Amino acid sequence: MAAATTLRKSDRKLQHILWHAAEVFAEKGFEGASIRDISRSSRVSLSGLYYYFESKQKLLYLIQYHAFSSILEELQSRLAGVASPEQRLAILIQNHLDYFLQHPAESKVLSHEAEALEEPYRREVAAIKRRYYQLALEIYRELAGAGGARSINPRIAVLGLFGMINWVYTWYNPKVDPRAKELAGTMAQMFLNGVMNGHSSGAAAGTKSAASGAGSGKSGGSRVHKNGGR
Amino acid sequence: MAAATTLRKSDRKLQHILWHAAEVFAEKGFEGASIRDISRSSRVSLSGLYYYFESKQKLLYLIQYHAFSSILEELQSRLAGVASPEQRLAILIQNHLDYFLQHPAESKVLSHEAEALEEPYRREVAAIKRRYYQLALEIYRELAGAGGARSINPRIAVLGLFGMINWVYTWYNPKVDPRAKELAGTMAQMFLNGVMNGHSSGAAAGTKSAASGAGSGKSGGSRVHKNGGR
DNA sequence: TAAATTTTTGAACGAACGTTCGATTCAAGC
DNA sequence: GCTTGAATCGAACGTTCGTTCAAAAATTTA
Repeated sequence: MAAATTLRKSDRKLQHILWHAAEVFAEKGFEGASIRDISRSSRVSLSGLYYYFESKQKLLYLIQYHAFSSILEELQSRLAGVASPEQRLAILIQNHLDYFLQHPAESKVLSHEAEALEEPYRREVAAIKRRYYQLALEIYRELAGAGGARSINPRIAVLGLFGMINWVYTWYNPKVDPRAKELAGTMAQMFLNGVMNGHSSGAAAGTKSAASGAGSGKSGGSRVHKNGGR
Repeated sequence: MAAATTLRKSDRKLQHILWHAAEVFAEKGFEGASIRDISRSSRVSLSGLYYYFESKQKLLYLIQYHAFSSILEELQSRLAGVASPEQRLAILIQNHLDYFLQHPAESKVLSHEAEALEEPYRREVAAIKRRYYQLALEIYRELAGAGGARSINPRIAVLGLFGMINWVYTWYNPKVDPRAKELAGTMAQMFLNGVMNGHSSGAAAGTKSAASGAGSGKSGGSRVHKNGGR
């Protein structure tokens, strides 16, 4: 618990910048936010920022890539050993919403600024997104194959589910809305009942709560671009 | 059919500009799009545009207001005379998706640029949005009261439904995805079955297709700001 | 302490932004 | 043909944008 968790000082500062940048992008939108806004928010001088990333686009990429990787990584860890398709889908929903409510700014940047990312970076994030979508589709097909779901277009079912989840950032209000666990339970119930022939409706609400934290155990990784090189 | 449909030449040109502006905003985002982009796309000179609207914000407002009014107006017309909550909800979904797939640019601007609108205009659009939400909530409560829905938080049910629908603009591909009618049928089926105790599952898929066009019969309305206002 | 390396900065670059304005063209009414 | 108002435009305004760079400060290595 000592060697793997070491972060260089510059790595920690990059994280610091990424966090503030996500907040600013979430509040003003990627195009509406200026590097000067991020400089003000993070208390790093304007030119100083460019020591840690090479362009505004790369900054957006780093935020999106990190967020998506965290979600997918944590999901795969939570899915390990669970066989029931109902439970696997419930876990996917729970995991997604856990991250969204724990990292609202990063999540909003992920959902709302997907098109703002330009081409060398865009395909990289799109690739992770595709893996995530394929995983969901797989689970849905197990669900449909095993229990026998209603004759619903799987693509629409899965993308409808993602819509339900991803839209949360536009309306979620911690003062009136339930915590992640209950919210995920409700959505899982809605989706599973909506999509399946009614026979086992108990699996949706109660998820065995496998590792509620969404911490990422990545080591190394972020590197200063000046000398890190291609 | 003659007097009410007359549009002044300047009104038609404003519509022309609004259409191109919606296309540009949809493609590049509100902040990412420049007035010069709209000038290029609409073939109206840069300064010429300001004869028809007074600011970029007002332009965004006009697009959003017009789109939302069309949806709500058409919905109320389609709902007239329909009593069954299931059918009313199916009509809402159908109507929303009809508009979204027939006016993709305006829809995207409506869904994606809600936060880009600033304060005098923002509350006006928010007011229509609230009416729309309340109408959906009303229908949902009729549904829950009458047939007896599962114990699902109504707010989350309705906002989840809106998420499913509003997210469509991020993935819809006319080459592989079904037309509005079938898409709406699938989503209505998912939502109704997901939310209700399974007893009448027939009402979801088949909507009686009441007036498929989403044309607005508004007259007058848009006015050149130079001499029209206070 | 001196040299080498990493980190931070102020000042500036050209480009693009939203908006304005005076002047010009156009279309009716007399 | 002249007048009047609506419609259109080129050129420019002041600001802000993302990014760069040489130099200074801070830190590490020898």
